[in-house]
This record gives sequence, C-alpha cells and structure tokens, in this order.
Amino acid sequence: MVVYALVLAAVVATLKYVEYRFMVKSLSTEVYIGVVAALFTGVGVWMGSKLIAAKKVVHVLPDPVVDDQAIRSSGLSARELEVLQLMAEGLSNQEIADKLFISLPTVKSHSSSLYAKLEVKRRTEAVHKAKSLRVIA
Amino acid sequence: MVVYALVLAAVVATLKYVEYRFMVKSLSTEVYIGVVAALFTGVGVWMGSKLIAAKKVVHVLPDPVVDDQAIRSSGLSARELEVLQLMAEGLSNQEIADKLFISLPTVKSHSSSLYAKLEVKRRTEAVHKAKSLRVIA
DNA sequence: CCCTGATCCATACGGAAGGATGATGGAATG
DNA sequence: CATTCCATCATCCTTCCGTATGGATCAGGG
Repeated sequence: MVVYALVLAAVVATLKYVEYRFMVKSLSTEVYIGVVAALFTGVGVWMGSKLIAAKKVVHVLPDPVVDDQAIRSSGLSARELEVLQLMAEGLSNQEIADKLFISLPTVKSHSSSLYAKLEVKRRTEAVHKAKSLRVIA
Repeated sequence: MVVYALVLAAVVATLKYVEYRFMVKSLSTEVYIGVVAALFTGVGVWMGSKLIAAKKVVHVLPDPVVDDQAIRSSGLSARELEVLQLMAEGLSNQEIADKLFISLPTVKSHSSSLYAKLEVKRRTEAVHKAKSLRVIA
C-alpha cells in the first residue's frame, strides 16, 4: 500500500511534468485520459499479478500433499498415522510390526482403531479415504 | 480485447459526463487524474486476475493423472486394470465381483495374475506400485 | 489347425486380516 | 488422586485374501 501510494505520486508528478511540456502541443483531454487509463491499467495488471500470484501459490501447493488440519480433525494418533502410512506403502501387518519394533497384535490394535476413526472396514478402504482426506500423501 | 475497448469507451464517456457536471465545482486536475488512475488500476487488477487465472489452471491440471504408455508397458489386460482400479478404491473382492458381474473366483484369478505382472504379493502393494507407475490415478 | 492369451468359473487350503475382549503401564488432564 | 487417552501385548474366532490346480470358451496369429 505504501509502495502503491509512492508509485501513484511519482506517476502523477511525471504526468504533470509531461502536461506542462506538451500541453502547448494541444493534447486533447480525451487523449490525456486515454494515456492515464492505459498506464494505470498496466499498473493494475502488474499489481494484480503480484498480489494474486502470492495467493495462487498457496492454493496450488497443497495439491498432492497432506493437510495438517485434516490430520488433526481426523482424530488419529501419531502411532495410528504411522501404521496408516506404512499400510499405504503396501506393507503387511507383520512388516509394519517389524519396522516399528512392536508386536503384530499391537499393529492390529492400531489398525482396528484407525479403521473406526476413519469409518472403514478394510485397509485398502482406509488408505483410499485417508488420501482423499489428505491425511497421507 | 473488444470488451476492454468497449469498457474504456464507456468509462471515458462517463468521465466526460461527470466532468461537464462537476467541473464547475472546481475539480482540480490532480483529483481528476487520481480518480482515473484508481479506477483503471482496479480495471487492471480485474483483467489481470482473469488472464492469469486462466494460465494458472493450465499449469496445475496435468499433475496426478495416468500415463497411457505406462499402462501399455505394464502388460495388464483391460479386465485386470478394471479390477486394479476398484481395488484402489478400497473395494473387497466380493464387491468387485458384484460390480463387474463376475464370480468371486474370477476376481481372484484376475488379481493373482495382475499381482504377478506387477511383481507384488498384496493388493495394497499392487495399488501403491500402480500409482507410482501412473497406471492408475 | 494348433497354440496362445484373455476371460470366465470351480474347489480347496494356508495364511493374513479383522473383530471381540481384556489387560497393563505411562502420560496428561482436571 | 481419579479419569482418560495412548501404546503395548495377548488370545480366540471369523472372515477375507492369495495361491494352487484345473477346466471351459473364444478370438487371433502362425
């Protein structure tokens, strides 16, 4: 905003200068308006690109990524989330147990509770829903 | 562009009208310029948002899609691909059988052969690999 | 005409997955 | 201090999954 004010002031000053130098050459008011309009349309496009670009990036980036808010609102615990991610990578319960250094029953326990929280009955279903909710990548 | 020209013409006309009505009230040239500048800055922002938005969309879309070449080189048959896609959506073998109007053993037959072609042993693994190969969305 | 691959189906078996239930210890919260 | 939640493990039981094996039909290519 400060920058915009400065730019506007500078442009106005420049126009005044131009006005004094070329007014004698009978620049009509219509042409004058046209110049100002074209100029500030350009300024507007430039500003818009700057402002909107910043917003666009925010909306574009979270496309194939996880959504922290979705994770929190899912109610899944940290451990359940770990199990879920390994499930999504195609690991069996036993492989998950080995990788996390816990027993197979514990993996089943985690998986059962995460199924309940995601309201699904199968692991493939859980993975699919978790991805659609952006809980996992 | 045509629209822009029309809008500009309309605005200029309006300004001329306003000018004739309020010029007598000693509107300074600086204020006049300011109004025109602010107005067309707005027009510029609007134009910019329209134009840039269109370009952004084009660059965002081609991200999480299937690769036809990958499908062909995977060696999967059309039926196997159908089963695979339904697997990825979290359906059970029985649900897949119902949806495709075939028997459960047939679904198992297809799944077994697609496991072999993808060189995996579990459905979650198959889904994961197929997605990484862009065989399915 | 035979062979191959795709699609379809069946039976049977072992193993993995999922559900039910219960138990323990730790950490956090009120 | 009691309660609650998380994480851990266990056992029993049921269902689902994956594999093996075998067979049927049909289309297309050699």
